[in-house]
Amino acid sequence: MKLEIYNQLRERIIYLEYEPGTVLNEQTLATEFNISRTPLRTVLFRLEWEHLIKILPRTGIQVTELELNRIMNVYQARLEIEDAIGRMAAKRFAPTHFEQLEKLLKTCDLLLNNKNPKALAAVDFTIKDIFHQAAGNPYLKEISERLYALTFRLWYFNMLKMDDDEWNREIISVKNELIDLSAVLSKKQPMDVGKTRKTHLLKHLERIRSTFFSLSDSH
Amino acid sequence: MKLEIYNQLRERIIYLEYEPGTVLNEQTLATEFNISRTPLRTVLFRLEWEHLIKILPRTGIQVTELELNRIMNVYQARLEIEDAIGRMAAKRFAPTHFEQLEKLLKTCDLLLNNKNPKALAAVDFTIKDIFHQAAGNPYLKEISERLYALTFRLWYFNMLKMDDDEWNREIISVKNELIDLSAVLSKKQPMDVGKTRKTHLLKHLERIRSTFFSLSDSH
DNA sequence: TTAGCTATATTTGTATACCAATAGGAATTT
DNA sequence: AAATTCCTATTGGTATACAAATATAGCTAA
Repeated sequence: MKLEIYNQLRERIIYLEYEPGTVLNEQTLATEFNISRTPLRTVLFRLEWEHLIKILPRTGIQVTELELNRIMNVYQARLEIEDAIGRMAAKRFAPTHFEQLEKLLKTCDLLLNNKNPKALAAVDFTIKDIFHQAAGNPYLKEISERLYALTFRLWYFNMLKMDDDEWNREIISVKNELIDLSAVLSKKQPMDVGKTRKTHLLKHLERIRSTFFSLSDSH
Repeated sequence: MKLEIYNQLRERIIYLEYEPGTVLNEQTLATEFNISRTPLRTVLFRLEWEHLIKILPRTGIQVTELELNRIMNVYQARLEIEDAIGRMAAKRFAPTHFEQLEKLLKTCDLLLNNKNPKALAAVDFTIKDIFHQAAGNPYLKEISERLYALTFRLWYFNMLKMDDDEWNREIISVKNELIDLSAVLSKKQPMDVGKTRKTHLLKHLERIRSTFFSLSDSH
């Protein structure tokens, strides 16, 4: 039950249902979820520990702002970790994993000309899950998921703003990632798999960063 | 204040003052620290998230066991992360950092024939801190510190058991690490720095693993 | 009008009392 | 003696009441 509330709050934050910087109130949240403040607070502490919120004494619960500097640091960390996971996953990649990647390609096709950010996010989650499972290290998995949540909001924000052309290009870049990964995985060259993941993450980052700056300029 | 209690409990765990597997009691701890169970529990939850304890409903607070499988996974993750931090630190390594490494070498010399596990641990902490500071990424630092705590206990356990010869060999291996790192850092080859850290961590791991097995055999 | 101060209302932080669940032991039966 | 069942003591989980601190708004005075 407490996990349920944690997941709900986490989703609201990463899907921008709470705008970054928003200040929430403990009692209000507790009332909404029909629990008392005590168990709610343990959930809040965990979210704070994961850098998704900040508990401001005698002020409220602030949803972490989207600060580019911080997010760049997170990306830098992610580049290393996704690289490592890629290399480890390569050594243990099984036929079922390839099948799952194939399915995701088809899902992408369904999303062409059919803007649906949550669905594309789900594809991205699944890619990560496949690699986590193949890599088989629970600690790296945990780290990867935590860092992912911190960069996800910016990508999601980006997707929400995309027009149809940009959306299709985004789909295609995810498809390309899937294709490149499948190709390099079948060659059983762990280093190349890590490199490929890194390269795609960098491209991803570059797309996001450019829109962030064009956004800042318009202010 | 709450942070103080967190640090104390954390230290007791990693310095094996609580034997792995021990079951503690909330109320007892709360009484000892002169606080109520509520703030204590927030501390306990944090320790649980960091995998240092496990809260067993209706049983107690169990200090995490030293399971070799889990620790190997942590080492695997650490190898990647320390490599990355090493590469990043290499690019920003400053003269003050070199000086700090020099000082540590002298500290090591004082520890020869003078067994003091906590002092050697402090040297190791400082090495990590220097690299964290040089690398300049707070997220990787946080991750590195968390993972370190999980492997530290085994090393510390090892040190406690060492005879004088083993102790001196341990000192020398730390000294060698410092020397190798200094040498490779001055050449400004980030990849080599990462590799050196990884190599030394692997040696470290090998020393620990062999004693772990000789320990298991004797049971 | 504005700067500064004060009083109050609001918020998080903590202690306490109560609840629910179950681990473990005692008692009973086979 | 062994197995099973039932009970109780202990534990973590939750709600609530209270405390402390401060943000804020309103008032006062220059």
